[in-house]
Amino acid sequence: MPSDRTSAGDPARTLALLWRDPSATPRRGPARGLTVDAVVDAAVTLADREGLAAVTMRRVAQALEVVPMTLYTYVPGKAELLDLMLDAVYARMERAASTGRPWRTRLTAIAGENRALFEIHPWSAAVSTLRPSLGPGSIAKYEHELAALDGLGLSDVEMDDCLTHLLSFVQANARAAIEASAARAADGRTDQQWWDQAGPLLARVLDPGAYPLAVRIGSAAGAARGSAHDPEHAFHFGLARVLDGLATLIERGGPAGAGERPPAP
Amino acid sequence: MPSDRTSAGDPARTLALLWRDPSATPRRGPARGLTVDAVVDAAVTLADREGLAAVTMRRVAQALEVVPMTLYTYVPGKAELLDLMLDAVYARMERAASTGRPWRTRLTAIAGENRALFEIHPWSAAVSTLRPSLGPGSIAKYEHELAALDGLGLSDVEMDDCLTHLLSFVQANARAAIEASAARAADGRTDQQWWDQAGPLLARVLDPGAYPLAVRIGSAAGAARGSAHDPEHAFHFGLARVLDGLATLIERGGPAGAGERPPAP
DNA sequence: GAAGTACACAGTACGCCGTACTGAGTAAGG
DNA sequence: CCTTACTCAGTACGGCGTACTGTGTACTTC
Repeated sequence: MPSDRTSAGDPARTLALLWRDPSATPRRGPARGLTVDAVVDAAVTLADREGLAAVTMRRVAQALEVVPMTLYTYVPGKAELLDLMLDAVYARMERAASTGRPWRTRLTAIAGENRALFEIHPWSAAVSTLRPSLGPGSIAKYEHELAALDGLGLSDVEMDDCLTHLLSFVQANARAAIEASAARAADGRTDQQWWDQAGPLLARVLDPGAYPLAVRIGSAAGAARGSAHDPEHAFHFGLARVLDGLATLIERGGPAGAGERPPAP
Repeated sequence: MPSDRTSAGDPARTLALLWRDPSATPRRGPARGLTVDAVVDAAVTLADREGLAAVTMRRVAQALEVVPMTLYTYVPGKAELLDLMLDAVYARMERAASTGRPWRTRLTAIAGENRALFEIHPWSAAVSTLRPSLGPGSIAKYEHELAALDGLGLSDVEMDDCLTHLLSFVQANARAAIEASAARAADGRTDQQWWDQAGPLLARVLDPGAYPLAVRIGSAAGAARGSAHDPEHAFHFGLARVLDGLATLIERGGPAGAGERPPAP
């Protein structure tokens, strides 16, 4: 089984774990040496420090000074552990109230909060959530983020669409940023060094007449940013485009600023 | 080392491989039983049929009726093999000429071509490209896609920004679609069955008063699509938003349709 | 043509992974 | 008190990428 997927097993067991259902903890036998939270915290700390690849059952167990198989009495498997890790960091996200401010400001804040999540916990952008985890953290996050889209005259389904679109952009951007910095870390080379090495080789093999746009735009973009991809710039550029794109939906049927109404009570 | 990363080693060797530099193939010793293309094709076929996780050096070797270590005389390692796989499918993408048509039509075509790529080769959306691969396939792809953005009055850097934004959206959407269908395949349950099982459990643990928006919007969105996430709908919704977002850049300083000029000679 | 060398390919081995299974000891329920 | 349910340790299995070793082949050079 690969290592970075969530939600493999029994939904009932997973939900009970996510919500820390006390009726799901055993009533007999020897006292437990750990808690689910301790396991999750250890895994999160490990992932923060050494990346998702370092989160193996063996390493988490080692951090807790316990034998690997012991973890399986707290958590059904690694997929569920990842579910719990995600929900834990969702729960701890900062959620600034932004009621009363313009919708662009509100959505910019949501984007920023999610971007901050991926900066603090880069691994969380890489986890693939097969089914939504539906833990207390993700529900609270969803509620908070929907509030930023409330009262804009959108239908229920459109609110979900817009939020999905915005978050999907932020996650894609974060993934690109993480991959770029992982590349820098993997080999010692900086982007500059890498290009200095690859550039001349590429020039020898690539016919500039055959790919005029690629050569011109590629080198212009590379020169403007000192590297092949600048996630910081891509974020601000992309967020502006996303908000403009949502604007045509939100401000339809009226001049800029229309459609804004007080949120439902 | 994890399994789904590209570009680990020497850029010179990788570039020579990508461009099939004949001076890089050995001149002495016994005749080679395989070719780089044969190895790459076997890997792509395997990935298409059984997913990226099935692409192991052992499985690829098995498909070629060869011992695993033999592959290492064709390819420095698995990361480079993934680079070659990506470039190969890029090279084979359909590239419909769309000069002369409106920019929205052109960009919709680009999005569609990339979406088709991810449908035919779902694994290609999951590969994380640490550095751009710069093979003949990806350069040709880049050139073709830039052509769709040429003549719109964008600066060189803006052309790259817009393309990155568009492709990033398509890839994010494809990843979501693939994850959703992987979830369906992983356990036998359909989305409906999963919700039938998880829904009541969630209702028991979740206070609807505490999360009014989440409950209302979540169930509205779920009901509208018969599942938690409908990638088909998200694609059309998202693409419309992306194009609207790019429009404010492309059509700035004039009415709709302005900014369009014939491409540079 | 002989010698030397560069190479292809097979095989074995190492250190990782997730986790199934076994067995010993412990604390609560009846 | 005894039975039962549990925790935790240990071992083991089948997978992974790939380093290393050995054998035989075909080209290059003399």
